[in-house]
Order: sequence, then structure tokens, then C-alpha cells
Amino acid sequence: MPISTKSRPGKTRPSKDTYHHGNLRQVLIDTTLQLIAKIRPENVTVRAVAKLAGVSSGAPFRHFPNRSALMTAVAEEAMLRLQEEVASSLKKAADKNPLMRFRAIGEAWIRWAVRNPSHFKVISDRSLLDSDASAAWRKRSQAIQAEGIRLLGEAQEQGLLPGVEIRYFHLAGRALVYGLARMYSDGHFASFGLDESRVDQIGESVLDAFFRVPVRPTKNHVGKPKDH
Amino acid sequence: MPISTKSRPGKTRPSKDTYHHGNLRQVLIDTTLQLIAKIRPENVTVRAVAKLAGVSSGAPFRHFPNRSALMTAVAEEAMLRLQEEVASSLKKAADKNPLMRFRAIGEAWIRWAVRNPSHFKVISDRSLLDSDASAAWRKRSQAIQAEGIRLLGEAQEQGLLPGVEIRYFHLAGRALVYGLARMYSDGHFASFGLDESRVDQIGESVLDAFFRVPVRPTKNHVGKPKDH
DNA sequence: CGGATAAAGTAAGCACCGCTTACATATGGA
DNA sequence: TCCATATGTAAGCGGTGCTTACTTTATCCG
Repeated sequence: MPISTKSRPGKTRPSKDTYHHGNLRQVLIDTTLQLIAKIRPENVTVRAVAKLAGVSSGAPFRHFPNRSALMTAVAEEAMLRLQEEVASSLKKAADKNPLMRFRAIGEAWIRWAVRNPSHFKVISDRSLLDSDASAAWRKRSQAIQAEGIRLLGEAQEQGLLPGVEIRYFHLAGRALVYGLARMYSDGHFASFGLDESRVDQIGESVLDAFFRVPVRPTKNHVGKPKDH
Repeated sequence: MPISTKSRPGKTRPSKDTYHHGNLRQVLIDTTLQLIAKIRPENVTVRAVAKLAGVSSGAPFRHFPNRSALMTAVAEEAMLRLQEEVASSLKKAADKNPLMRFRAIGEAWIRWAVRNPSHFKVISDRSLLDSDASAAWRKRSQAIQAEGIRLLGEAQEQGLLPGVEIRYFHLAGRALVYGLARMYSDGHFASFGLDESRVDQIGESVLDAFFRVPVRPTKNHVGKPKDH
């Protein structure tokens, strides 16, 4: 079980002693996440969210103009967490070369997608979201992109990427990481003979392949079975 | 406009002069594709398909047990086309080395996804499909996988992939291509500053980056504006 | 304070959805 | 020829997103 269901940014006091809820907006967001952890996000209904939150089926529409807006609010939280994960990953890799720090972004991406499957689902399936999403959403997403491109520029200056167009190398990295996370999320792993519980190690190996890190002969591929 | 809407495998004679339709099953599949070309597949309703095909809203359920089964039938056609595209791509690359033939599979994948967006959409969003899809579907998919791994094995024997684990190199290639196609399909290109009409050339450049093909100095990046 | 006003809840209902049931019609084999 | 079967229709069930009309509560200002 991911920790997604625990509320975070808001206080989430679902005390419904009074007629007015007090903090229904945040409670609805958290409740939606709770449901996405159990059933596919496209099957989450506003009515079910309202019921679980203990309000009438019309109440959510006082806080969100429509279902997509609710999902978009969830996506905003998701993107915030991704940005945090990326920042923490970059801090850990501060001493490494720019190419490896670029890789650290990819690792953070995969780690985030795996540990927050509910968040990832709602972000990756944009049909659930408002057509032009929120400004905050776009900003965070683009900040991560910009950092990646900056790092690749540094790498090229240091001669780490001879003859490579960084614009497309960046896009390739993004597509790689996004594609892998989505394959995991969509349950494609089984048809590739992959063990879902080893997704972290698989992610590392895939990045090794992308960055052409030579196979380490004594690499321990056992790994812990699961931690949840 | 993609050619997806043109019927192919069936004769598709939607003549509804008689009470009985004659070939409703195939007509429904083609009609579904027509609709997916216009609206998101998750918004395609059975009722709308039935109406467009000129039958009652209950008629489709004589041919498909549920909506997912209809979508799965569309996906089967899609996978058939993908396999054809891969086969043709491999035939053209017959004289090249195994690594470049592996790349040719990826090129076919992207080309297929771009030219048959309706098909791609229905295949990539597995939540629309029956949980365990069809046997034919899985078989075709796995045949393509097997060919890719075989080619990488050959490449390694010829020393073209020193120190790379082919299992993960294969997975990386698949994730790369799938991720790029999905980014295109989901409209992520705009937020990456990419021109959707140049997707073919972008795909080539991304594969260049993945395979570390050096930048060709005189590469003409102008290209035609659009052909549709 | 206290009362107007706005915010935020409820209940009921609309059109549409996937899917089922009961019935009507056509087809093809004995 | 006749009837079993395949395949269409019409009507309807429960569930959906969302709206409307109404009710209750919080807030703010004279």
C-alpha cells in the first residue's frame, strides 16, 4: 500500500458534526486518492467520493465545477510530490557529473511513479484532467524539463555526450522513463516476463542500458521481495 | 486524416435494406474506429456506435458481450496492422545489421502509432479492453517481442552491443518507443515545444539519440510542412 | 449584538450511459 | 414447408455527471 491515502497538504479534518463541513475541498481530494488506490481512476465516480466523504452527491460541485477539475486538483498534488522527489534525488547526486544527475531525474521519476501509483495514474491519463490543466501543473512540469536540458548542456560542454543532439537526447530520456512507468502502471510487465516487485531494480537496469553502463559482473540481482 | 476509418478486413456492406443487417459485427468495428478518430475512445459510447451504424442501441450486444469486447475487437485489428508494419519495415532493412533491424522495429512502431492514431489509442489504453484481451492479440504482440530479442542476440554475437544486457536493452527500446508514441498521442508534444507534424522526423532523431548515431552535420531539418 | 448576505450544504430530477429482458422478424436446414 | 435459431427492436433498470430549487450556517457590518 502506498502512502498516497494519507492526507498531507491540507489538515483534512473530516469532522462532519456541523452542517458545514469546514474543509470539504481538501477532504474530497484526499478521498479521491483513497478511491484511486482501490479502483481505476476512470471508474472513480463523484457520487462515490461524496458518499465516502459523508456528504450529498451534489456537494462536490460547490467546490469543483466538474469531475475533471477534481481530478486536476489531485494531479496538482501529484506533480508537487514529483517535484519534491526530483529535488531530493538531485540533492543526493550533487557530487556526480551532469549526465548522472540527469539520470537521477529519471530515477526520481520512476521511483515517484512506482511509489505513488494513484498519483501517477491521474497524471498520466490526461483525459481525466481539464483540457488545459492548471497553470501550477504546467509550471512544475516545465521546471523539471528545463533542469534536465540544463544538465545535458553541461554534460555536452564537458564532452560527455559527443555527437549527440541534446534536445532529442532529452526527449529520448523522457520518453524512456515515461514509457517504462506507464508500462508498469498499465500492467504490461507481466507480458514481458518482468517481476513487478523488482520494478526499482528493473528501472536501474533499463537506465543502465540507456546510458550504456557496462554490466557489472558481480551485480547482486536478488533484492528484497517487497517492503509493503 | 489517417486511413483508419476505411474498412479493410471485412467487406463492410452497411446496407440496411433488410431487417437483418448482414455484416453488423464488422460494421460496428469500423464504425467504432470512425468515432475514435473524432472523439476520445473512452468517450465512445455503444449507443453512439449503434446509432451511426443505423441499428438499435441493443443490437451491438448480440455481437459483443460488452463494450470492452467491442474495443478488444478493434484492438485486434490494430495489432494486426502493427504486425504488418513491422514485417514490412524489417523486409526493407533486410540488408542491414541486426541492431539496425532492431531499430527498424521501433521505427515501424512509431510509424504505426502515428498513422493509425485511433488504433494506437485503443491498444495503449488497456482499461478499455477485456482484462485478458484475446489470445490472438497476445500472440502477435509476443511475436514482435521475440523477434526483437532475437535480433539483439545476433547483435551481441557480432560485438555490436558490448557490455549491455540485451534483456534490458530490449525493454529500454520498447519503453522508449511506447513512451514517445504515447506522448504524441496524448498531446504532450506541445509542452515540449515539438511540432506534431514532424513526428516522423522527431522519432528518427530520438532513435538516433538512443542508438548514439552521431549528428549528421548536413542533415536537412526543414521537411515538408504537412501533408494533410 | 443582530440581521442581511453570501457560502455551502441537501434533495430531487434531467439526460445519458451500459446492459438486460421480452418480443418480433428473417434465415437456413430437415 | 416448417420450425429452431440467429439477429434485430423497444422498453426499462440502476447508475452516471451535473443542475436546479431550496435550506442551513457562517460572516460581516451598522
